[in-house]
Formats: sequence, C-alpha cells, structure tokens
Amino acid sequence: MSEILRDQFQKIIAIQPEEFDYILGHFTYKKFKKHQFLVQDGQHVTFDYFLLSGCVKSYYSDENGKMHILLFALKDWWITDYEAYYYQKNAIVNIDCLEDTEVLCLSNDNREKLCREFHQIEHFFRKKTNRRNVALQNRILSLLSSSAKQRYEKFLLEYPSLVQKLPKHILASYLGVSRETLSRLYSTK
Amino acid sequence: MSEILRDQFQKIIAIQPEEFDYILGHFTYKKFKKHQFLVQDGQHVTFDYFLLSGCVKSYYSDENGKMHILLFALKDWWITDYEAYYYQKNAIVNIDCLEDTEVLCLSNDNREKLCREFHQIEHFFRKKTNRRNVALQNRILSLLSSSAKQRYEKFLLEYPSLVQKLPKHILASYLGVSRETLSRLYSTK
DNA sequence: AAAAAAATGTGATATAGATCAAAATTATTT
DNA sequence: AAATAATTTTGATCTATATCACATTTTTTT
Repeated sequence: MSEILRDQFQKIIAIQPEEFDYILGHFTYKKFKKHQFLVQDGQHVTFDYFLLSGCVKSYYSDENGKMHILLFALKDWWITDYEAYYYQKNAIVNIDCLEDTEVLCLSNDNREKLCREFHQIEHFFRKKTNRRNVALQNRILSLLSSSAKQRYEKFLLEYPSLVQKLPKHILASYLGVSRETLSRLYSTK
Repeated sequence: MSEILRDQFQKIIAIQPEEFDYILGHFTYKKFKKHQFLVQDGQHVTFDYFLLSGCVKSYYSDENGKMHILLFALKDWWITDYEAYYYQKNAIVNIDCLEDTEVLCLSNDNREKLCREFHQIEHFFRKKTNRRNVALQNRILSLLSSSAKQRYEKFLLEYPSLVQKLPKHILASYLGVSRETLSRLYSTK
C-alpha cells in the first residue's frame, strides 16, 4: 500500500529502501468511512493526509451554512487545512470523505523533522508545494476570468474521472455556481 | 539595499555573512520604470523577482482584452509567473510596474543551484511557498464565498497601504468586480 | 421491499453586478 | 499653463446566475 507514497517520492527524489522505511515510520495509517471527517472546522489540525485510496472534499461553511468547496483529493494527493496545520491555528474548513478512504498521516512536527534530517525530503515538499501553488493560482484565474459554463467545461476536460464520481451539487459548489445553474448548464448545452 | 533580502532570509533561517554574499552573487539587480514589464504574456520567463522598492501588478488578459489581476507585489515580496518560471512554459500573465521599481532577479537555475548547495535555502523557499499557498487558498475562499462588498472591506482591512497606492480600477480588477460597481460600493456604504 | 433520505431537474422570479454611455475629476506630458 | 490622457463617478439598462418552490429520480437505511 505504502508503495503509492514511495512512488510519489521517487518521481521527484532518489530514496534508498532503508531510508524509505525510516521515513514511513513517521506516518500513521488510518481508515475512514464515507462521511467521516479528517478535519473539522474550529478544531486543531494534527495531520497532513496522503490518500492511499478513496476520495475526500475540503470545504468552508459560510455564515448561512452554505458550503464552498476548496479542493478534492483522490489517491496519491495530499490534503489538509494548511493554514491550520502549518501555523497551529484552528481549522476553518471541514474535510470529509466522499467514500471510504485510507490515508497516511503526517504530523507537522514529523514533517519538519524529516525535512531537517533529509535534504531530499525538504526538496520533495518544496516541489510539491510549488505545484500546488500553480494549481491554486490557475483556479483563481478561472474564478476571476471565466463564466460558470467555461469553468464547468474546463473541469470536465481536466478531471473527467472526478466528474463521474462526484454528486453534481458538490461539483457545483466547487465551481462556484448553484446546483440549479449547473444542472441547466449541461442540459442546455 | 540587499539587506532587505538578507533580513527576509534571517526571519526564517540563520545565514553567515560570507554565505549571504555568495548567495547574493546569484541574483542580478535591475531597475524598472513605471509601466515597464517584468514579465510578458507569451514570452519566456527567466526570473523570479524580489522587490527592493516600488510596486507591480500581475494580471491576465482574457480573450476580450479584459484585465484580471492576480497579485500585487511591494517591497519585500517575490513575484513572477510561477507556472512559466518553474516549468519553462510561456507566460500567461503580464507583470508590470505601477511605479518605478527595483528588483533582485533570480533565475530558476540559480534557485535550484542554491537549493542544492544550501539545505537552509531550500528550507527558506519551502517555507515561503507554504505561505503563498495559504494566501492563495484564502483568496479562493473569498472569491467563492463572499460578495464584492465583503471582499472590498476585507481588502481594506488587510492592505490599507495598498488601497492608497492603487488606482481604483486596478483594485476593482483584483477584487473581481467592475470599476463602476466598486465605485458604488464605497460611495453607497 | 418499503420507507426515508439525498440528489437532481425544472419553472418562476429576484438580484448582484455587468455593461453602456457620458460627464466630471485628476494626473501626466508637452 | 495648456493640452492630452487616464481615472473616477453617476445614471440607465441588461444579464448571468441565485433563490425559491416543488416534482422526480436515485440512493441509502431499516
């Protein structure tokens, strides 16, 4: 199972088997059922989660209880409330499972320890964060400059597999449109 | 002048004077006049820019020529088109000067070289990118969940100094509203 | 398999914010 | 200091998308 993590490391850095075992020792394995929470609004955030299987969503609930989806994660993706995780704040988002999900959990202390002990691991996380940055920036761009329909069509192209998996009202919330409008977008089209 | 950079390093890592001089040797100094471009849409992006003085904006021009502002940068901030810079693509944004601006330029090769040679520098950039991540995520959140007026008021609180400096139509574009609407937001209020 | 809950679709209406147009103000260049 | 250009304001419309209400379909639970 943990080869999923090893493979991800190896795409970016070279890592010896014994080293990997040592590193893996800093993660804990957990299983969650559909609808269970990895992170809850207002609570302390202990871990960054690397998905081994399943699917989760990260969302913010506004004053009116309306949900706004920030991110999804699938196998091979990392997810947490990074502001809370890095800077020991309380979570402002919820992360819950859209299906049964298995994860490897990494505490911030262990992350920093590994980054200190292995220059390569620090390198790995820098590269990862760079990628995330680019993705976030592109999301902002698309929220600023394109219509609901354009965003929907772009998502369709980029994440066809996710479109299958996701309930439409959840996808709507990610795209920043109401579920009614989304429903009309792909019927009218 | 370069003490601005040294100070920023020192907030995150410990660095010896001779080390700093060596590192600084990997940057080049440049001066830009108001309206000059650091990065242009469609072109190769050679540098990440650390501002010593001045102010720049990064924006995307859509098919209709409408400008959408992604980021500003002031003294002490880093800015470039990161997707183009990290992955050797052509720029999709423009970055130009809102006032005369001085920068230190770091090529991606030199960035990687420094990260290889100094674990501490890799650490520094990881931490920086983490911060940027959090900021970008919060921007997405605010685009998804709050009204133009709320976004304006939040910006007012967070960046009062920028509000002074920026032409209103530029600020409007950052907030994702038309200049007319922005004008009404703060008169009506 | 029935009952309950969740998700989706569709029509009618409301609204935040866009767009168009033109005047007024402010800044920049000659 | 004039002339030119850029920015901001204000009014009149228009429009994409939200909201509300309810029917239908699908999924989950008992």
